Amino acid sequence: MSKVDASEKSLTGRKRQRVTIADVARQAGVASMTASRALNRPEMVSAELRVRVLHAADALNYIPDRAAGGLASGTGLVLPVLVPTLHHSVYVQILEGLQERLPDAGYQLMLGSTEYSPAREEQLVEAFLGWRPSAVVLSGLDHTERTSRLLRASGVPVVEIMDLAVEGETGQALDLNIGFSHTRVGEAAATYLARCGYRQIAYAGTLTTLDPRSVRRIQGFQTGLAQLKLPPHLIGRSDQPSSLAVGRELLLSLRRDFPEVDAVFFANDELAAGALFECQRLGIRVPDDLAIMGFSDEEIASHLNPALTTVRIARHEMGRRAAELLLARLGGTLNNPPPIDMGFEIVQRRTTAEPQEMS
Amino acid sequence: MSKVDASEKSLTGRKRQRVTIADVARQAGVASMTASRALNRPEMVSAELRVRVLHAADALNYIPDRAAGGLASGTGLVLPVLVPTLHHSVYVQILEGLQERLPDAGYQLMLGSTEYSPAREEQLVEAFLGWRPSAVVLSGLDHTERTSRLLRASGVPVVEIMDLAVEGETGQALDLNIGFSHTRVGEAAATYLARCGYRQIAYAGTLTTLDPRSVRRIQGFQTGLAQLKLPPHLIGRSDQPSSLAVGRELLLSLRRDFPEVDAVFFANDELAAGALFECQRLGIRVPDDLAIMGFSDEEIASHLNPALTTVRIARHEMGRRAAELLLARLGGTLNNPPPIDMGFEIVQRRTTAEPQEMS
DNA sequence: TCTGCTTTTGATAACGCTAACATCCAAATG
DNA sequence: CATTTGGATGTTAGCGTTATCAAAAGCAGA
Repeated sequence: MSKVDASEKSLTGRKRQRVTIADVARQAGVASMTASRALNRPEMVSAELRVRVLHAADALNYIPDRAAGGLASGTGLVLPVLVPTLHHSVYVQILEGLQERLPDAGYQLMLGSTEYSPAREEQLVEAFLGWRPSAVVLSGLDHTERTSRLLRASGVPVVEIMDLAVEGETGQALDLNIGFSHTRVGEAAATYLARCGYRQIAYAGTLTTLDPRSVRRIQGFQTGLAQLKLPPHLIGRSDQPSSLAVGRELLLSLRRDFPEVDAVFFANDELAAGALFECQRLGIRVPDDLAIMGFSDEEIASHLNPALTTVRIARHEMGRRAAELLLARLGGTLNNPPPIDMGFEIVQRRTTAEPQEMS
Repeated sequence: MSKVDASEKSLTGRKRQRVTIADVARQAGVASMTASRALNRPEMVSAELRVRVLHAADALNYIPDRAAGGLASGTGLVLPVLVPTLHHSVYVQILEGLQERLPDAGYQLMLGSTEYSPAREEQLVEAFLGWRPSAVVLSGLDHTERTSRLLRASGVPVVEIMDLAVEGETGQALDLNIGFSHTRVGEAAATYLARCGYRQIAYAGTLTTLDPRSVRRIQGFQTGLAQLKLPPHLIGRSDQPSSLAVGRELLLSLRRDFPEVDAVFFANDELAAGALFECQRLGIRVPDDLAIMGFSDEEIASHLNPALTTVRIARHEMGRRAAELLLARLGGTLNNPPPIDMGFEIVQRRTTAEPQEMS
């Protein structure tokens, strides 16, 4: 009763005394350093004191101030993760993969979505660096000059996911890197569709984003077509983010502008699904009249009628391994590992014809 | 070759040196307090100094330490948001609504997903409170006793979303509340399906979660059926989270266990979509053989063939208004507003028959 | 020129915590 | 029995920032 808390008014009371570790220590009859140890390094403290301190902390509803702790110890256990969007389940699943191990290791994930804008990424990186992050997770390899500079200057470990640093194709990774080559995905898709017998093959996506990863997928796709001496077709809408509705629109403009096209590779499964719905509505037979291929193998792909041929990437796994990489780096047991290629896999379903062996 | 630290003769340790505001001040030839002001309250400082300080800060890649700032000022501009999952686009869109205004006001959103577990929610609340949050956003009104206690003790403003505190139906809101009544949604769905002429109406969901909001939706649904003297049917799977695949399984067990059922209200659109895909596969005609109704009106609902009848809730709007509520509370211009009912709306599409006027 | 203001700038002391070192005390050693 | 030893506890000194108030500088009007 030494301390009289006059303002017991709960939620509206402006002035409220925070419970500090000193309060806990006083209550337990020890020095605050001892209380700190009892809470953070229990093994360094006698069993009896440990109990007393824990008890006092609980009784007082003590919650350690992480700002103060971080400031004093120099270690902020914050881990920002920047993704382009949460709209695609790809990124949600990557997050889940990351969540699997990081929070248990004491790290607090902070989420930011860049909406595919490098400028917004820069803002977010700047904001997050203020939290003394232990590391930063970024999506993709392409950042503004300032983003890279800030990150480099901060000396914070970085993992770039969802893209793969390849000599001559992409920029260099800032630090750690795990992902897959979008160029190769594009090439593989072109080759695959050609093997299925298609000759007028199109790429369809929302060019809006100018997302460098899509761009590289397109380039790979065009390279693939060129090697097979097939003509490239490209359609896109530039004014909206990806959605089922845009998928439908893309299908319509495709039929209008390139009626000769017999197969389409969409930038993602959502667009592909939208297109497929539109085909159902219009009575276009898939794959007989038109073949459709998606990208990323979201859950819906296997449930559509007919089921969608697409490209599977190991998102959850990628998140998990990114987390492991980080923990290893933070633990000091990692120097300069090369980029890790998670690869990808074409999942053959019913929206494309059976592929033939190439002679 | 890295830059050698030749500055202070600190004997041991201090190796990685952060750029502090003192460095910036020195470079600009002012006191650190002035530098702080130039950065945070530019209007309190002469134009000339402002420029000099900003310039120095930029040249040094200065990033203010938010932990130190928060500690000194007592104001952590952190805003934790706890959602049950990111798997449902509902929560993603709520997040977008929140993002719309909060970051610009300087608040840093911290995301946590509880996976529908109150225990995990408690953990997260405890972890987040350590960051001196300005406020906390929670999903739903049901929390562990300790969660409520910690929040109340902390004096932090709280907004509970996605549920509505109603006398006699739910618990009281901790502080601010904006959402809709799940009980009423259940009732409305039952009444609606009855008006469409169905008499053997089932509810299907993943009981796994024991999510109190679903439970209340079920209760409302049963109340609605009881008032109409219709028999209740209930099916659920208890071992997995919701997914398209589970939707298909639910449909199968429904046909097996309750073949007489002529209409189903699903716990969400994802399950309903899965069921619809399974109907397509099995040749079950919707709505002639079986009517299907979803919940939450995700994008896919309007694109399915036939388009899905469902219940629309204003997620984005809810996020936006939650943010406004918070800002008002934080600005001090808000005392004890009553829970805000965002309502809901049944969206009639093609998976149910045309409703008739009730006599 | 000087007095009484209003800016603008600076020095100092927290904020809550923990690293690093200092001290203490019981058990173990000679 | 004195003395070493090592684990348990306490003391001190920051961590990087901002609140607060004191000091200085500008700027009228007398």
